[in-house]
Amino acid sequence: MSQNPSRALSHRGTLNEKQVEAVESVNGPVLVLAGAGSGKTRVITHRIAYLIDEVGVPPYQILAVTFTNKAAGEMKSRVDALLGSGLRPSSPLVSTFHSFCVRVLRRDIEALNAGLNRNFTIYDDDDQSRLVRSIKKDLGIDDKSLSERQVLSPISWAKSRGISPAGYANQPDNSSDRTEKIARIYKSYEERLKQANAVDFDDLLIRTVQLLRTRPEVRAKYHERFRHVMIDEFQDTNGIQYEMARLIATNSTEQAHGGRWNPDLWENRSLFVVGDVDQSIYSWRGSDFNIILGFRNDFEGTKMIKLEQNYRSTQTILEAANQVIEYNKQRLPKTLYATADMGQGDKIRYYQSYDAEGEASFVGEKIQEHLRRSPQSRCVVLYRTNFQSRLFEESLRRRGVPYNIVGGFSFYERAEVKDIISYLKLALNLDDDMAFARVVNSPPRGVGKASLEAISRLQQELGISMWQTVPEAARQQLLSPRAAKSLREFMRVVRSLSDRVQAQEALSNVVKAATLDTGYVRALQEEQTEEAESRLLNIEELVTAAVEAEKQGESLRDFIDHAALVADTDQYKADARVTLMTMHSAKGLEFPVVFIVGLEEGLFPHSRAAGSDTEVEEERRLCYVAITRAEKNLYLTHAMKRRVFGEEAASEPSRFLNEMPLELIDDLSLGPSWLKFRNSPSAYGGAGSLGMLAASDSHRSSPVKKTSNYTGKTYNSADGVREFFNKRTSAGGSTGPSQGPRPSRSYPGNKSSGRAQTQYEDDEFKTGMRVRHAKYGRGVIVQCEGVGEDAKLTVNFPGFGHKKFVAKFAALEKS
DNA sequence: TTTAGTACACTTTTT
DNA sequence: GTGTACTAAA
Repeated sequence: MSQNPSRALSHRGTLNEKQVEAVESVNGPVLVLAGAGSGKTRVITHRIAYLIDEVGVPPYQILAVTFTNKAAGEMKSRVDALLGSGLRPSSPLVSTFHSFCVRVLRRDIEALNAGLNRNFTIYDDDDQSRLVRSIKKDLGIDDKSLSERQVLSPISWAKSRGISPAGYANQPDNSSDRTEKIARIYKSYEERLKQANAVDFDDLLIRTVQLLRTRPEVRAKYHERFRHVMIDEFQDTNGIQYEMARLIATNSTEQAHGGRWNPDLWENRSLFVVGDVDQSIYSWRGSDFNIILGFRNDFEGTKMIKLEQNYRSTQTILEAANQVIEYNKQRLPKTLYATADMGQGDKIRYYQSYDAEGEASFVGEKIQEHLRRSPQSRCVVLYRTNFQSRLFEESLRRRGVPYNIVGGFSFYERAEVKDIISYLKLALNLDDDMAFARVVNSPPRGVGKASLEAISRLQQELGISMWQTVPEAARQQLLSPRAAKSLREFMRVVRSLSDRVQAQEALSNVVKAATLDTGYVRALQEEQTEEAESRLLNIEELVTAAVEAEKQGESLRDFIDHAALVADTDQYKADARVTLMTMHSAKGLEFPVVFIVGLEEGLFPHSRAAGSDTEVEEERRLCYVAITRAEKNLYLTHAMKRRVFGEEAASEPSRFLNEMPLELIDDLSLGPSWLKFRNSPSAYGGAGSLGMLAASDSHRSSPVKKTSNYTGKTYNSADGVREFFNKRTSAGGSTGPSQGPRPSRSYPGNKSSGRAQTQYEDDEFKTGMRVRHAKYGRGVIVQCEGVGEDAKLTVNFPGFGHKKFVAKFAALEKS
């Protein structure tokens, strides 16, 4: 059966004993506990190749599930590489849980009789929020303390546990007003989804499990087909995903035991799961690492294999990771062993900066250094929350270092892209209310709030979709003549799009039609602004993506599903020299040089986690994940103060820093840092975190260490420190844009500070005064703090909003 | 109805 | 600092 024995068995030469054992465990339940960097993906990909080439399993019988699209893509290409390019009758299915569900539901959802048909729309985050917003309005719930998020997360919680709206309202311990409101929104939310023939992300999983549980013939179909199910990152599985896997693998609806050991069941069949308890970082999203702990009980006869040999990192990095994770109580003991030839490696480098700008500037400089020394090395900056990315972007841009950023808003989240996609979604499913509401008036065609409210009111009465409501609203003369006319035209265009879809017209043609026939592109062209220009470019990019997808043989349906589920797949470019992303996104990746930034209490561990031990332990696991991404060099940084919501706040070093072994750390901070304090408290004069500010930073590009000048002088208040820096900057110490933290930083794009001196006149700026700015044009001073050249000015520029300046730095002209 | 301007709420982490 | 939601005027 073997098509290429020498290649198929090549893993025996390249994998270690344990890995080989895992690869060759062909049948039955298998649990692989794989530490970070222990070759987990290698094991899965080699096993797929082994099953196909050596055991003779037809590829289509193999299902490999990953947690992210990134991982799925990676695995696919690695499997392809292993299998070679020879033609095969089929390929293994490598997909995320969610896209697997879409696949199943697009085929079989109608068997559920749940009022949904296979043309269902997927509502993403944004759609969900809009829906909740609209429901709150309908129900007259005007509660500011109930944000969309605060409603959606309990709804998701309840849905995933099979709790109905009524059940949610009747929870034993909860009878508050708030719960009652959420229950009402929940109820309406579900109705509106059904009305729109739509499902949310949770539904994808829930409906699939429902289908497999209640429809034996459907279950049998998938059970027969997927004889080898593999799950990566198993520690991140939630109860529903686990049940799905169990149903497919065992064809049994019995809960606790996917099987008492039954040799017949496991003949030519396996359930192969790979995970690491220490890397469980998604419990906030319902994942439960107890599942991995309980796996052996659920599946009698489970073969368990531990991979502890790490191939990724230096001894130093592993020691740090091992020590930090030891602080967790909830875990299985496990130690990562370094590979001898990785060596001890460099020490971990630590840097304490005065503020967040200084941190970013340090990181930018070090990255530049690394790239100069070895242009091929890849660097990554890992932060806890997305909002931290901005400063690093600025710092890199200033240095002309190209970078790649993952997360934040993706291409598919841009308004214009979402608009075009909404047209397409609407063409596919005319009942998609969120798509309808989104595009009915973009470009503006005179269908405003009043018309929409009229439609919405009637819709509630009739209990049908908006699309279906419009003709009735027109009949009842609820619409202004203008709106009615516009709506007729709008519906004609959408219907013609829909016809194109029905007629199976080429994907790229339909997408082009959605940009042109709708008047969307024309409206943007007429705007003649820079912004409209960039939107047009994005739309062009979307059309290109459609052409590309068409070449791949995708249908419009595939294309749209992709947009809903794969929001950031393309964002991570494996060959990018510099990448910025959250620690969460970094799971599964590795980099020669890693910067973990913002190691501050309240930020990391995040303040929301501070209250509970389990949550702090999850943060610590996240820290462990972050550390173990590093192959050779690891940098840890934190800032003594940073702006949160525009307000400055002092911060303390993260507890995780304390948990790392001192002897592995090399302190690069200028002046007395917290680390030196930790080392020998007597060497450190200051009291409290602000006392250290003299350590400063606004670190210099020249290696001259001036810190000795400042030791012994401590600044115990933020003002004192500010004064200190102001003195220094005016003394001409400024050599770079990041020099000297300015109390009120001017806009980053402001390049005029060099000319500031000449622009500044003795006359005072005052509130209400009209000024002109090189970049923003005319504006009005709305706030004026302080006097003279140090005064902080808040200026409102029409079109740009409020900008803050320090009088002497800002090139402001009176006008 | 639209748009411009102002007030304000917001920051975990993601399919 | 930023994006969004509400409001006042065109």
